[in-house]
Amino acid sequence: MTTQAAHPPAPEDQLITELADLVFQVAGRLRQGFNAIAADLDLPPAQALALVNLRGPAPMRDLADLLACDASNVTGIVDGLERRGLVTRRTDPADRRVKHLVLTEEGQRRRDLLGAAAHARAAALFNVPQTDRRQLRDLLTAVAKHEQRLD
Amino acid sequence: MTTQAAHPPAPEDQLITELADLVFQVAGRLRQGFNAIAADLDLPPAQALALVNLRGPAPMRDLADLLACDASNVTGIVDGLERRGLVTRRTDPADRRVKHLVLTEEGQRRRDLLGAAAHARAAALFNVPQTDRRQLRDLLTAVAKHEQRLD
DNA sequence: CGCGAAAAGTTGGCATCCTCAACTGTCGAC
DNA sequence: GTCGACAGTTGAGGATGCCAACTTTTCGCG
Repeated sequence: MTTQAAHPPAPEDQLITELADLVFQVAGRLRQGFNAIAADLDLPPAQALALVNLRGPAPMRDLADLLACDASNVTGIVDGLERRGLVTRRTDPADRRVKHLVLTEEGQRRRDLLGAAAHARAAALFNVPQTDRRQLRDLLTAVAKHEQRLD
Repeated sequence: MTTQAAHPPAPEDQLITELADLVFQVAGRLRQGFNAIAADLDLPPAQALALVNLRGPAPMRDLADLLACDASNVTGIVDGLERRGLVTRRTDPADRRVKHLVLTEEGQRRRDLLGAAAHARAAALFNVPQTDRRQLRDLLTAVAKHEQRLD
C-alpha cells in the first residue's frame, strides 16, 4: 500500500524527508561555518574537529570512537596536529600500548579560539526565541537518545 | 561579566553548545546511515549524494551550488558517475557552455533504491510521536530560514 | 609460568574529496 | 567586433578515509 513510489506524496513520508533535509541543511550550515573558522586558523577540518574534542589528556582510541572513524585515520590527523605543534603523544606508563594526547600551550590557545568562534556562529544560527531553543533541544535529545539502534 | 571563559558555564551559552552538538550528532547519524547504504550500492558518499539530488536534467553548476562546493569538484564526481554509467552529459544546444546531467535508466534505478533506503533509515531515526516530528520540523524550518546570514 | 587472543597504534596502499590556479569555449553587452 | 563574464575542465597538491598487515604490550586462562 504505502510502498508505491509513484505520485501520492504520502503525507507522513514527506514529513520524514523534510526532517532529514532540514537536519542536513542546518548541520551543513554549522559545518560550513566551522570549516571556514578552521581555515582561518590554518587548520584542515578534521584536525580542527579533533582539536575541539580534546580537553584533558585522552587516549587516541577515545578520539577515534568520538569521531567514529578508523584508528589509522586518527594517526594521520594527530600527525598533522603534532606537525603543527598543537599536541604531543605521551605514552601511558601504566599501559604502554596507549598514547595520551596532550595539548601544547599553542594547542590550548588555538582550541579556545576555535571554540569561541564556533560558538559565536552557532549562536547566530540558532537565533530564535529562547523558548524555541529549549524545545528544539528537548526534541533533538529525544531523537538522539535512540542510541545506535542499527540492528 | 559574561565573558569570563572560566568556570561558570553560562546558562545560555551552554544551551547553544548543546544545540550545536545535538544537530551534529543527529546529522552524523543520518550521514553514517546514508554512507553505509551508498557503500552497499557500490557508490562513494559524494557520488551518492550527487545522485539523489538529480531529478530532471540539470546543469552541473546547479549541482555545484546545491552541494556548496567548487565546480571542479563536481567535474570529478560526475566523472565517477559517468564512469559507472549512471549519468550522461548533454550539451545544451541553447547555451553550448552548459552541460545538463541526465540520469540513465540504471542511474534512475540506483537513485530510487538509494532514496528509499535512506528514507527508511531516516524514518527509524525520527521515531518519535508524530506531534513531536511536526514541532521539530517547524523549529528547524525557523532556524534554517535565517538564510545565509554570513556578513 | 607461558601461550595465545585481543587491544592500541602505526604503516602502506589506494580511492576519494576538495580547493586553488590556469585554461578553453561560449555568450552577451556595448 | 571586442571584452568581460560564465560553464566546465585540467593539473597540482593536500586531506580524508578505509582496509589489511604488522609491532608492541596486555590479559585471560589453563
